[in-house]
Amino acid sequence: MHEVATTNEEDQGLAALKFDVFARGCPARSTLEHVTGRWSILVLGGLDAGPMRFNALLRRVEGVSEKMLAQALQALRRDGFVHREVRTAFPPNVEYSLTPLGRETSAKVRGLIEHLEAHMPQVLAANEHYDQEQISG
Amino acid sequence: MHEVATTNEEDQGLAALKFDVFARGCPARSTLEHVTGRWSILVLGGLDAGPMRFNALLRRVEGVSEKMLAQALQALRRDGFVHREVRTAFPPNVEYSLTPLGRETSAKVRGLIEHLEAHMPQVLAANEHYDQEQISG
DNA sequence: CGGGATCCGAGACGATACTG
DNA sequence: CAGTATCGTCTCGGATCCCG
Repeated sequence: MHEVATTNEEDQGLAALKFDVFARGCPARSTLEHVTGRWSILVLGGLDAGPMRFNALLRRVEGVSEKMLAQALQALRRDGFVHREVRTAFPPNVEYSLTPLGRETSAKVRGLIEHLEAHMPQVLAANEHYDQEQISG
Repeated sequence: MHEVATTNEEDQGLAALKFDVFARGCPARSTLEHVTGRWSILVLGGLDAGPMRFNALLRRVEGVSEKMLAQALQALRRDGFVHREVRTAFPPNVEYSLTPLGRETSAKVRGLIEHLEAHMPQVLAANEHYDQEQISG
């Protein structure tokens, strides 16, 4: 089974070798899917701007439904990337923020997002080139 | 050199502002989905090790079906991340490799994957903590 | 070996309605 | 405001067969 109760750095290093996303049942694969899911990745990227409330996120991630946002937030929370803070008041006030691990992860995600955004002209050009080839070929 | 219409930094800045994954119909969003898709991200990470043939990839990305691998490769190829080279011989020999853009992108993806693999103990601990809270709460 | 075509079930997803 | 519950749609994805 998974022996992952580690406190010192040596054990951390050895434990890391046990996780391989390319392997069939590896838990790292599902975690990767939680992070890179259609909406999760945008939630993670969105929270990178700072703590946000539910409806603020709903507006920031255009097109997401309440159901999908709630679902994505739950998965990210379960994996320890997102923190949920409830302030009992009226009207109810719930704030979502990144945990330290969430911030590290979000930084990588944002790096990927910004890299893609910056190279979109190149991607769109590749699209057209590919489509032209399909017609002639 | 395959430059994409931009020589000065002003155009770069303006072009970059045009693509926002958080916006509804932005093409960058679908590109992001192609890259971070369930199998695509593993294909991209797998090809990072070097050029590979179809069945080699099929074995490396454990659990992927022929259909899904072919589909992921097509999308990555259309977006200009992956190059396909056919050698007419018998038996047929087809090799897949990363384009320059693909290598840059794969590096980011790989960084994310390795970061997650390294922190899996922390994630699994968060899972257990979360599940315990659900029972008591 | 490297795929394409087809069928089909499971789950993702969106819209709506309802609750604390 | 911050969700949960329910339902219908529709895409994803696996299994299988087939072809160059």
